[in-house]
Parts: sequence; structure tokens; C-alpha cells
Amino acid sequence: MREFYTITELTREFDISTRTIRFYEDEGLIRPVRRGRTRLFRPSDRHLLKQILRGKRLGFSIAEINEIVQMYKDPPGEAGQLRLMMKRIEEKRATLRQKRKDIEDTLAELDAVDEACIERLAELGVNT
Amino acid sequence: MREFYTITELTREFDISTRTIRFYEDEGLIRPVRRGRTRLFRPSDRHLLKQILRGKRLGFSIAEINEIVQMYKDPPGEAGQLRLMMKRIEEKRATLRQKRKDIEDTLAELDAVDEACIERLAELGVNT
DNA sequence: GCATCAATTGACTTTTACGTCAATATTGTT
DNA sequence: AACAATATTGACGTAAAAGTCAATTGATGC
Repeated sequence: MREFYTITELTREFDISTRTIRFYEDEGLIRPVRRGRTRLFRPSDRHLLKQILRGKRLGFSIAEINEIVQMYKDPPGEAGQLRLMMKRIEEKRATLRQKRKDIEDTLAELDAVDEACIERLAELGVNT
Repeated sequence: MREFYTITELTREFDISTRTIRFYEDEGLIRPVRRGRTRLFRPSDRHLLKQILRGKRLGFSIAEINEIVQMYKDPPGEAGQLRLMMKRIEEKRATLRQKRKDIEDTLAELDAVDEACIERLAELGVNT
């Protein structure tokens, strides 16, 4: 495992711009170390970026993604904070289960459309 | 099944604004009938609106949702068109499967965090 | 040590998906 | 028919998530 990645290495790997990565840093999602002014990304930063992009694919906003990635940090030490966090986690899970159901429904409908296309093609095959 | 819904009935049912519905119409996603100038939404329009909002929850853009809902219409009559549509359908399905995987991964990670919280709470219970 | 190439910063712009508001029209009710 | 309530249209505004561009700064090869 490499110690550091440059910003351009990550832009190429994930097909995003430097502007995007800097934007995520400005929003507090990611915090690479610096050598002088230059950003150096640790494997953990790269992993975090992967998680951010995963959240994007699921349609979460930057703010929502921020909430999620904050959860991945060490759990708080105080009981009240812990219970609050667990509540937040359950809320996110509920959102994710809803999305999963939406996906299943959409996939089922697309399957039906696909079937109809196949049938239609068969009819055409018979008629020509 | 009712014959028609007014725009405000739909805004209340789906918790969206009239502006949003008119926007979807402008974008060609939905096409209610008119009595004079007033829009009247058939059950099929209401159903389409449901599908649009489902697409939104999954993070699809209006353009992408448009592609999907066009697929629900009657399949084209020409073989070439049919094959093209089937290709598009498979692309959407691939996107949806990716999203589903993203969800499973995120859920697994949140489960792990939740476990850690439970453990941490147990430790606190012992110590106090 | 100097050129050059990559990286940073800040400012401004763009696109998407609506929100807001004012002026006008339509509908339902009494 | 009058009038309140609801709907439409058009124009302009806005927040989020970057894109673009120009001016510097820093790093690297020779």
C-alpha cells in the first residue's frame, strides 16, 4: 500500500476534477495532509473519497454524505451522544432501505418492458 | 378509481409544489389533459408522477428520469428501434444494480458502526 | 539555478431543479 | 351574477455542485 497519492492521481482514478476534490475539502468532507501547500492524500483519504462518490451515486447531497462519513469516525465517548448517533444511523438505514425498494421496483418494471420488447421482436420475426 | 385529480390534490399527496409539477410538464415528463386552461390529471398521470418521484429518490436527473419513463410507453414497432431500446434498458439496469451494490455496502458499514456503538455503550454501562 | 510542469487560490460562471411573485384567468358557490 | 378560492403564465431569483479561468506558487528534471 502506497503512503501518498497526488491530487491528479486521484482525479484520474475516479474520473473527477481537482475542483471537485478541493470542493469536498472546502466542505469539510476530506482533509488531506500538506507538504507546503501541496495536498498529499493518504490511503484513508482515498478510501474516504470512494465513500463520498458512492454517496453521490446514491443521490445523497454533500451535507447528507457529510453526516454519513462523520459516522465512520470513532464513536463518541458519552452515552447520550452514542444514543443520538445510533438514532441517526437508523434513519440513514431507513432511507437506504427505501432506496433499495425503489430500485427493486424499477428493475421489475424494466424487466417487464424488456419482456414486451422481446415479444414484439418475435412477432416481427414471424411476420417478415 | 377516480377519473381525475386536481393539481393541488397531487401536491398534497406527494408533498411537492405546483411549480414542481408544472416543471415536469415543461420538461415533457408528464402531459395532463386540460379543461380550458386547467390541468386535469388522470390516474395514469398520477402513476407517472409516482415513478418520477421514485427516480428522484434514487438520484436520477430529470433527463435520466425522462429516459426511463419513455421506456414505459408502448415499445416501438421497428426492429432496429426495439434493439436500441433494449440496449438502453440494459444500461439502466446496470446503473440500478450498481446503486443497489452501493446501498448494500453502505448498509454493511453502518451496521458495523452501530455494533461499535452498542459495544461502547456496554463498556460505559460496566464502568458507571 | 533555471525552466517547466504541476498544484493552489480566488473569483466568476454555469447548470439543474425548482422557489417566489405578480398579473390574469377560471371555477365553484351562494 | 358576484365573489372567493383556485389555477395559470411569465419573469425573475436562488441554492447546490461543481466548471472555468487567471494569477501565483511550488516542485522537479537537467
